[in-house]
Amino acid sequence: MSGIADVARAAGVSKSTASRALTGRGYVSEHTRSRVRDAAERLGYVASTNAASLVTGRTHNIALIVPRVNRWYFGSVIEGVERSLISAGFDLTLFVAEPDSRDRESLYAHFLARKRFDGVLAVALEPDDDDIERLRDYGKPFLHIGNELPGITTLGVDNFVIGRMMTEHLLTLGHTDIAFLGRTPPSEPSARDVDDRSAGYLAAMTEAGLAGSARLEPATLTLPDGYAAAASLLADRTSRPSGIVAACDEIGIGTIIAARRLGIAVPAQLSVVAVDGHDYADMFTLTTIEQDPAAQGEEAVRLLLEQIAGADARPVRHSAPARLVVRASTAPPAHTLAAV
Amino acid sequence: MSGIADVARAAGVSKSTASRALTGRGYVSEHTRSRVRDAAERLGYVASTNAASLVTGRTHNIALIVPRVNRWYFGSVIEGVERSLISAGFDLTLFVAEPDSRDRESLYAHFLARKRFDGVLAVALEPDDDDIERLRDYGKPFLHIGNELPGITTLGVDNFVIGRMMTEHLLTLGHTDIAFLGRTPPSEPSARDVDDRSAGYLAAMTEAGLAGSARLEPATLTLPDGYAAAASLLADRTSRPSGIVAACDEIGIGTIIAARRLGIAVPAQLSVVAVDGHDYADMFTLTTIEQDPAAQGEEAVRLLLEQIAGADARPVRHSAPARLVVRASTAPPAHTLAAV
DNA sequence: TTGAAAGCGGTACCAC
DNA sequence: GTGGTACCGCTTTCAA
Repeated sequence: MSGIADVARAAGVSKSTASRALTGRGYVSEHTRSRVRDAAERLGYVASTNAASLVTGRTHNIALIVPRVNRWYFGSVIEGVERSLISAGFDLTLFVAEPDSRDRESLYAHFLARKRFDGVLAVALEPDDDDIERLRDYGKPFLHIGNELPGITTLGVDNFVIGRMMTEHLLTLGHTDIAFLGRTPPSEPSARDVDDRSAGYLAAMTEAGLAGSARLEPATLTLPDGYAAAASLLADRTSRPSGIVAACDEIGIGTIIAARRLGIAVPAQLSVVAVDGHDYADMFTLTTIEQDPAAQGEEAVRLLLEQIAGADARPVRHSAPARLVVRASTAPPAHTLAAV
Repeated sequence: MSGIADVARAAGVSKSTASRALTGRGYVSEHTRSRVRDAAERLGYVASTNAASLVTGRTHNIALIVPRVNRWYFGSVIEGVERSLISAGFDLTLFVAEPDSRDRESLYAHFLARKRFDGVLAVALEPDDDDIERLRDYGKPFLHIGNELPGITTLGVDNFVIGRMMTEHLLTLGHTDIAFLGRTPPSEPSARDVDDRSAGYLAAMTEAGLAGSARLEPATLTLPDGYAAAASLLADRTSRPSGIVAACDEIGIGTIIAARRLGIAVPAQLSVVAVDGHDYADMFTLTTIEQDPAAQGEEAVRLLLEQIAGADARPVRHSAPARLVVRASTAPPAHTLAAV
């Protein structure tokens, strides 16, 4: 394990010259530079980031805070972030902690306080999250992937618009009895993204003069729970809606599976629209509003690195794209067809 | 941002005494210790890990290398690792790189070479992976989560035994026409764990005198691909097996879905057994060999931290538990029932 | 264009 | 039990 002193000696120059040659900061003659480079190569020299950080204050390391790993959305974001970080020469330190959990507390008290990173990326923060202020006050570049948050730079899809788009898709097809499936159950911490989606749904229903028949059914954002919730919602054929707006693809897929098991034909007797663009959506021919969380992760890294490099750091909202992909889980309602 | 010098001054002691009081190494009177602690608290002092690492050589950071994030098994491992790391006061640096990928190369050349960690955890390495030697030669504690590998400490389930258990479960129920679904397709890099599972299947079939009817059908380890492969395998009712051993739960679930769509009753007309203990297994009433990747991650951290603390580092194989959970996707084959 | 020397923020040795 | 001081490995003035 050779240090820069060894490299300098091997190249016949001083430590300072070696440092300049290797980092590219400061004047070094072309000839010297290449000699130093060769020596470094030969010795297998790799700079100690620790030592460098100690003096420069830069760590080439980003902290990423996610509530969970094992969920499609978060996993995709992590992959996107990691990918662009590594190609930028940065390390990724991962923290997993649900908002308001005990882990969260120690995270802020001990880990982030060490400031062993140049910037922070957080995913799916809630507006009332105490941590937001703390993160902002660390004074390091900080960016949120998820909904808009006051005072900080954020990146994400517009969930209100998405809720509305999903609903309007069904309305346009002629549905009038449309339920929203995936409202956060009372037992769970509230989630802003879901709330915004359901708000979009309600707005669209209201505009269509259907406020009276709007209903928000609870379910957590998982396939099994979506399945269970759909199964109980669809069990009673008299109250069954003709269209379901699902809070995410996992719920949408759970709904499709539940419908099949109950002998309800999709889309003939039931239309299902969801949002995400999950890997499984195509297999279940799910009509969905696709977003690209990996791309959001990459874009977030780009923006964060810009800030680290000194770009303007005023809080901005960056809107991530989302587009409707129509598959075979949505169609006009049965009575419409009958009328034709 | 106060340093230890500020703390020392505030407590009226020297830097060395402050350091001893705070780190707990060396003698300090109780009285002094508490005064220093108070001062540190008051000033919001947090030690710079960088500076400490520079002199101690310890970073309190672990590198975790996974091929993917967004798959149930890997995601669960990551969560387990993160959880126990954080409670041990360690940071997690995450690297995502498929074996033999280009990312992999830069990972070793640039990132791991910086040695900014006290140990390395790698998941799902292949035996012919060039990186294994490199990792071992870094001289840092190194542990593999996955199959056994020569010369290094590993932790994981015994996939051969699992393949055999799955098959024997079906054999015991009376099945004789059993296919293995999930052999690695030729287009994919070979995967040792899958190979071991299929080898266990073949061994069990051979022992039962059924080597002639054994077959290995290709599929990647994803639900959509398991679905597609099962759909084509099951389409021809004349050649359809009565039992399927799936290489993982995703494939098993895909198979169940395919069977339902083809109108094949599970388990009456088709038994499906798989392995993993995926979150969705229960919902699909899938009989499976459960393993606990999060627990494996936690255990791996425990072992690694022991090594870092100086424990014996001779390579050992740690076997992770796996147990058969019988649900409603397996039953005696139809002809058996008919005979009763 | 290059080199000497001062420190970044701690820890650890040694003498007191 | 405590303080002085060298030093971890690098970057960065400043002078030559």
